[in-house]
Amino acid sequence: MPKQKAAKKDHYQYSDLSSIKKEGEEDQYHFYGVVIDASFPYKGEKRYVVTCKVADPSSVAKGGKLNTVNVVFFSQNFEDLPIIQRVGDIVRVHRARLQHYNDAKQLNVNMYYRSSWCLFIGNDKEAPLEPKVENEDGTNNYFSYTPYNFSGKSFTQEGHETKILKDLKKWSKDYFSNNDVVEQVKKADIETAMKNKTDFDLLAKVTEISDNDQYTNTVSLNDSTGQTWTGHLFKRKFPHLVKGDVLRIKSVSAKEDNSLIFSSHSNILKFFSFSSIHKKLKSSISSDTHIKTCVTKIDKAAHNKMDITPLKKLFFNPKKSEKLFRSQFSVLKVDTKNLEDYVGAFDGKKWHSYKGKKTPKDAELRWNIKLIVTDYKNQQDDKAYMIHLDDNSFFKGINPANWSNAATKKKAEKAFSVLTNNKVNYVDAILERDKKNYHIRHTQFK
DNA sequence: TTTTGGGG
Repeated sequence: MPKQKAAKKDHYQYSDLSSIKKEGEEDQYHFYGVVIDASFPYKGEKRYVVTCKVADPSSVAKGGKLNTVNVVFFSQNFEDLPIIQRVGDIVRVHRARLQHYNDAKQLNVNMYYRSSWCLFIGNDKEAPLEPKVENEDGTNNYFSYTPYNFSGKSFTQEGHETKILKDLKKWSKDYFSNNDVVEQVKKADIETAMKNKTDFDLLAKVTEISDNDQYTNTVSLNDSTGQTWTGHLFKRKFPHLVKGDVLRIKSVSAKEDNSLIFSSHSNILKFFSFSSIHKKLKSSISSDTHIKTCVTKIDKAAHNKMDITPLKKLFFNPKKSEKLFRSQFSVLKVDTKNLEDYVGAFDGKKWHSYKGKKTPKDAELRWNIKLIVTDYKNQQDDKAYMIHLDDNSFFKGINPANWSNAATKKKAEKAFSVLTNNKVNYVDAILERDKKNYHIRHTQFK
């Protein structure tokens, strides 16, 4: 049990968010707010930072719109910052200072000075996500008025705060039931962000979670714009995800194959079940799994037991003692535009372009393809790499020797459209190193 | 004990 000291010296007057106006050295504010949004604690150049948005009944504008207030926590340690992973939880702050940033009201909470925070659950019927305090005796409603997390070793609480919490929860339950609160995500915004390689947000449903190892798992998601995504996550950073959950994913980027890249500030937030946004996402987003399909098969059982090497390692720091490696990647495209050029004539030493008829004697018609790929197993790596495909046994039933045959080309066209459908499919392959190049070997397209 | 970073 944490020590609950009776506040002797200080008496805290909590301000309505809209009443906080005076910006000055000696002005400090205490407030309660309902969390609308939050980043994960991340490291800046000098400080650890959490940014979040809060609201209270005074934040509701005349038309019903919510004027949220930005709260920024600064500290010297990661541990002093709140981990907030649910929209609707309640935060209490002591000794914040007001500062405007880009015309927006911002309350700064300096943990290395004298500020402090407490987190309360926003709904008495739903358990806290990561309580710092255990409800040891299992008392009903233990966390109704007791913070589930707080900065420092103890927290202070006065009698009148029970009413503040009760009123705030009543208001937020009503407001969240009737308003989406969280902004809709536009497909065009995602597209722009992906093009510019900047961050975007998602509203999504978890369709699949699979374990990778002790520390990570892979989630498959369907989002509110009809797209599907995959993400490799640290279990310790996001311990609460369950198949079927609906979520706000704050500030991620993505590769062309719709695999998400999480930064240190990226966060995943849940909603309370009473909120309208929760109900809408639950019913409107499909629960069908679109986990990526592996479109290849490794020929030999022994190769199937090989570890999967990140492409980055192959291209920048390969094990010189090895010739064969195993990697998993999505094919972004084929380097050559025309299907005509997919086959070349190889005379044992060099390639000749295949013109349909005139090929050198003794030359063999072979795939001569460069695949542009991105790592699937290691999604943090957003680089594109080139992998050679020149093994005629890769596509069963499509023989480049019959390249003049229209039916063969038709088959090839179909196979390549599956191979390059990178949002849905990936490749698991054995790669052979030849100097700085890698060639697919001992692998078959299914 | 402070001016950090803030959609990072």
